Amino acid sequence: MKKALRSSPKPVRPSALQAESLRQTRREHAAETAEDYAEAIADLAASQGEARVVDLARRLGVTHVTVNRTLARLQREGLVSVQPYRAIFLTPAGRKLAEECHHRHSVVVDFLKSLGIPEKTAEIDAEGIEHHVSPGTLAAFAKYTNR
Amino acid sequence: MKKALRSSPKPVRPSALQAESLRQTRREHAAETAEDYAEAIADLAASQGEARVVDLARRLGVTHVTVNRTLARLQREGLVSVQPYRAIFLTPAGRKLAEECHHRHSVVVDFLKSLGIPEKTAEIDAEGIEHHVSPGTLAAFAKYTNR
DNA sequence: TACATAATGTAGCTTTGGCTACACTTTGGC
DNA sequence: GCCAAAGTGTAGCCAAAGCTACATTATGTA
Ligand SMILES: [Mn+2]
Ligand SMILES: [Mn+2]
Ligand SMILES: [Mn+2]
Ligand SMILES: [Mn+2]
Repeated sequence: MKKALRSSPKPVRPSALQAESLRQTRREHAAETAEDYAEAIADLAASQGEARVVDLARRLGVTHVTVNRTLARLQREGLVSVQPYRAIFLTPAGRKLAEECHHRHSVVVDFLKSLGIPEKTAEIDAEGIEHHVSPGTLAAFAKYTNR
Repeated sequence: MKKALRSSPKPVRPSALQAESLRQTRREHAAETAEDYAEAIADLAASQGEARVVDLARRLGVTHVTVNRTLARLQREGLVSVQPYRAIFLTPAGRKLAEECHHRHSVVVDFLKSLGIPEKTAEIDAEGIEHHVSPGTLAAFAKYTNR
């Protein structure tokens, strides 16, 4: 029913490509929490010796309740191992994820700084951008930084 | 209680900055749906003459049910005006948002392409990155593209 | 004009990830 | 060794965004 009212000039972007791009973005968002948690846990383990719920909450800018529920999910997914009133540990899979994320984070931050963006802004923007950078784009960023 | 087990060498990143960066990222995610919808509605209005629920669903890669519920929220927030079985219209605020988003999207895509990233990858990555680019970073992207 | 079908709307479910309020456990300092 | 305070856990609330299944409305065509 209802055909195009006028001769649809230029489909600004093909619907199928945009739909696929948005689906990809949503997949990235679903993985994002796990990535930030893994990175934060590894960071804390390195700098404090261990990661506690309260440290994570401070680091991630959420309450300890949110941290607890998210850790339960990450344990279900095999990324962390938690026991009541104990420090939080990454599984091998969690450690691998943390390393990849830390690397990606560094590449993005360094790239933004090499464009002349101030450190603090680079840190803030990178925290969001890092999850949406495909391998090819990451490589292009790294190449530009070390040009 | 529990003090640092060892002499906490280097806090890889200050907790306060990371927490603030993550809060900013979450704020951006909360605004993201509105931005993509506004842009898609404006696009459809321009290319088809009007935006219908079914077109949006195809464009956004979700079911028409999701589109309906999201439109109800966007109407609550004063960005769109919807009436049962009618085309969807942007309010002045919605049009303004759509223009800004369309501009940001173009700048990010052009920037990625100017780094040598293939068009399709640029489109996919931009769909996520665009929501995490601060004004300063956007300006740096634009400047690099037209260097 | 009738009506099959496309479009639209709604009910009700799920997961994620925020929160407050309150309860329980650990632990450092006295 | 006690015990207050810090840390941790849990119950239960909320909103966003996804879905399926089904009901209702509009409309192009026969
Ligand atoms: Mn991040
Ligand atoms: Mn990060
Ligand atoms: Mn987008
Ligand atoms: Mn994002």
